Amino acid sequence: MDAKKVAERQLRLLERGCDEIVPREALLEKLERSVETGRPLRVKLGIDPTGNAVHIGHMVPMGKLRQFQDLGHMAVLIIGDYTASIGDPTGRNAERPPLSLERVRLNAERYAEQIFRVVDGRKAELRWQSEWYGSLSLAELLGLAGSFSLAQLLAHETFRKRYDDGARVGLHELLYPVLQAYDSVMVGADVELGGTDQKFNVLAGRELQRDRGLDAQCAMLMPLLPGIDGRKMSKSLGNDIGVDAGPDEQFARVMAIRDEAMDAYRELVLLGTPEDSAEAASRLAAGENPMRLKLELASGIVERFNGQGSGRAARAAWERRFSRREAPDDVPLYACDRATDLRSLMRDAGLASSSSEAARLVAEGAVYSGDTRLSDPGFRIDPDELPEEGLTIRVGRRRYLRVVRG
RNA sequence: GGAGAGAUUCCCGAGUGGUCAAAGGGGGCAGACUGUAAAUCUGUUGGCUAAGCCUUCGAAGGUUCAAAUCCUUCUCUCUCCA
Repeated sequence: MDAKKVAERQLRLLERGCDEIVPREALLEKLERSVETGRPLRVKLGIDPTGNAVHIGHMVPMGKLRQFQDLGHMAVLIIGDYTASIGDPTGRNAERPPLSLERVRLNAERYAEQIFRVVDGRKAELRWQSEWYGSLSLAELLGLAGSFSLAQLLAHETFRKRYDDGARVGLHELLYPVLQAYDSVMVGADVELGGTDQKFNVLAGRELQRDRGLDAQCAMLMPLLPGIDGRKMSKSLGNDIGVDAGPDEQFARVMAIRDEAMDAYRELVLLGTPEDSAEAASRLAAGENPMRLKLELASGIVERFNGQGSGRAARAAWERRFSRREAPDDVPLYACDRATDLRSLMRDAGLASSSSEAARLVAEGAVYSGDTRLSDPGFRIDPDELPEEGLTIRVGRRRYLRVVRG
């Protein structure tokens, strides 16, 4: 079998859903060499455990990594315990508050569980930056920093813009791309995956490797997955869909994405083929309700992260809740042990962040008990007068609570 | 080290003594509409033991009947010069 042909076939699969491969030719060569020598490519992907949850946007490059693994290549996951404490400046207009290493460690454990729902743990190396940064000397750091120039770093839009706007740019932030680049040197990456916003950082790694006389890695950049509001998916924007959100919540949030984003989700999250996209397009052209397509999409996504059968159950729950507007089966219970008024109860039960907000929601007509809209925030609730089955309170479309005697 | 500018509610940003819980925009939340979404329209967006009270305009003091607004000190940021 011709190595070149095999490599080409691999590349065709791998470049699906990619925004850019820099440079594509070099990747093809690497693949070819790998086929010839039987040495798997080392495919690097860094994660900064800045929060405690991974969203499905993070999983886009993870899915790609899995494809590499399925072709026999080696996944090298870098836990960015040092870079996380800086905070990736990319796309930021302000510094991030520093994160303690301990916090990062905790986050990383949660991340790993979620990531390995997609990535094959048996063909993966999990590396911590602290392996090499924990003992990096100042002399080494200086040498490293000297590999880059200010002008080079200011070419990064995020730095330049903030600098031009007169915003503060911390010196440590300038080091972010440098550290990420050095990771590639340390793990001997052949390919680095990332979102399109990672282009600068990944290319920095390429350059540093070349500087050190190593074979330069290729960059494989994936489009950024839009969140439910159409902007880039991000936890801090609150538009994310958590891998760990639970099937019902995940389903509901996928249903909330914009119609225009469906293609991206199908291709990037479900790794759909061009045929899948064509089929969806023709169904829409035939006048089918986009909601039906979205239901299938949501079902598929839930299955991907929660296992067989979870999609159908989540769909049933969603239809009951949103199409028929019935209360879900598992309405959280709140035990009420003393007489109180509605707004305080809503706050204590977590339906509102403050009693003032609760009062506002009531005034806005968002609060129902059964089919009755509640209009008095001072409405008395006495546990002794509650019906046996409790009192069900609904706030907006989705938040339910059953108040029971407690 | 010197000179100047600045810090306002989730974000941007107006506000130079009372009419300021603070314009306007963004974002969020809610209501209507709908296909769930988008778009559009409307309302809302500090807290509380709620028609009253309390706390907020970088921090701490001060002046005043009254301070986001005036004074003092401090902290932080930016720009230019060195």
